[in-house]
Amino acid sequence: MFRIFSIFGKEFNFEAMARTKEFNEDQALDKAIEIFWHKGYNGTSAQDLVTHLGLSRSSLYDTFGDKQKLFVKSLQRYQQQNEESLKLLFENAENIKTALTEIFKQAVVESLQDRITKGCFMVNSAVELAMHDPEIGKIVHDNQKAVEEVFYQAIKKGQEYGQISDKQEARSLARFIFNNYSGIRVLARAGERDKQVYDDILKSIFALF
Amino acid sequence: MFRIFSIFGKEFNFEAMARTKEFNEDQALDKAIEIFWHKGYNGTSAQDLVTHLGLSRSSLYDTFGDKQKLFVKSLQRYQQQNEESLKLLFENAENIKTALTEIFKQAVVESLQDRITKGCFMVNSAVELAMHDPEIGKIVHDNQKAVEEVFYQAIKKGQEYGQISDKQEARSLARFIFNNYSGIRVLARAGERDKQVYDDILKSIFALF
DNA sequence: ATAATAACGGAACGATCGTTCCGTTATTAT
DNA sequence: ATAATAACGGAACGATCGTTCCGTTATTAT
Repeated sequence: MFRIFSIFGKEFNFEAMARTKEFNEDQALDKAIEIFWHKGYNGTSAQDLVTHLGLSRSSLYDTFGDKQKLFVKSLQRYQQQNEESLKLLFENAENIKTALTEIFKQAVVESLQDRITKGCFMVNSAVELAMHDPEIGKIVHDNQKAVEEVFYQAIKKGQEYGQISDKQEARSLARFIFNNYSGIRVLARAGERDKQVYDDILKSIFALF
Repeated sequence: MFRIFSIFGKEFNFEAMARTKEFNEDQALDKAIEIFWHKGYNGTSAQDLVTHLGLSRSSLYDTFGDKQKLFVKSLQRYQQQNEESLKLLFENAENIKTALTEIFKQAVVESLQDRITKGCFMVNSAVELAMHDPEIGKIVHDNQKAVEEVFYQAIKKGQEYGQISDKQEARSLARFIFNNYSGIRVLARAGERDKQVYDDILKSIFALF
């Protein structure tokens, strides 16, 4: 980007500008999330990425390094977006128990309407890659801890406000909620389209609160 | 296999035998289950199969057709074995609630001791392939219904015997149990090794019974 | 011993994989 | 207008993929 010429003791700070990128990196990442989410890491080819992101192979590799690095960036972006929206949801909620049920109802709606059932990108990646790629394993594990913590703080607050029964420990409930959320995403990914199945699960979960 | 010669009106029924297989087909399938379970479908190469099953490429293709057919056979075998052992467990159980907790405790033990965390072959396949391969999608869905039914019958029996609270519908509880079982298998696949996490989940689940 | 043939070992196939390379294009400070 | 250079398009790379092919081997009824 910069070149410094030193001639006769005088320095010339010369900067040359080059062609600008014709695409937005974050938009490209969002498209990468879409296709990795749908097809998985091993199921997505370099050609799939070129076609779906709409950039050339060279631009793709110049910008993101390689397929694995692009995947990692995509998963990290997905993680941040999800954690953020989860936090926001609880922050703006008047009633924690209602907020919790809303999260699950929303997951059910998504599971039923998804034409191409994608489930959850994080769950899919955990199953496919967590144990084979340490870097992704760490993202998955960190996400688990982070989401558990969001649930935990919310539930603890709910118990203090008397919105959630305190017969169960908040930590235990948070982990339980996380577990059922994973389960539902697997069910969706497996193609379950019977609303009654999801509703039955939700009924049992919230009998505990 | 058979050739019938008809010479001068007289029939000769000639049968020739050939070399016998040097491997047991079911044992080969068990090895295929192992490697597909560990690495997934797309993560397992033909070379992996040749190496791990210990047969030549030609024997592999002569016997099982192709990679997809071998995978389907492996998954079906796994399904049958699991459904069978689940049924047996409930049949021999004196107390249904105890049997249910045993199933989960066993899953936790497996999750913690697995050196190479494999999770559940059915859950892994559901996430990786159910929506991309209709044949596998059907196996996954049929398994879900079958296992749910085993849980349902067991829980109903448990409620009749007064071993399980009947505040919750048996159908609802069966689906709930299935969901948590999936969730725990994902957690294991994600590499969770903290026993407390699993125990917290189990504690919440069985607070409902 | 012979004939028939499936099982076997392993080389070879075309297709596709992820990645690199290279000539061209677009951009901007000079 | 020129110089510098990153972005671009797309051909090309070696490696690996799943699968097929073929000559050899082992088996058994005859």
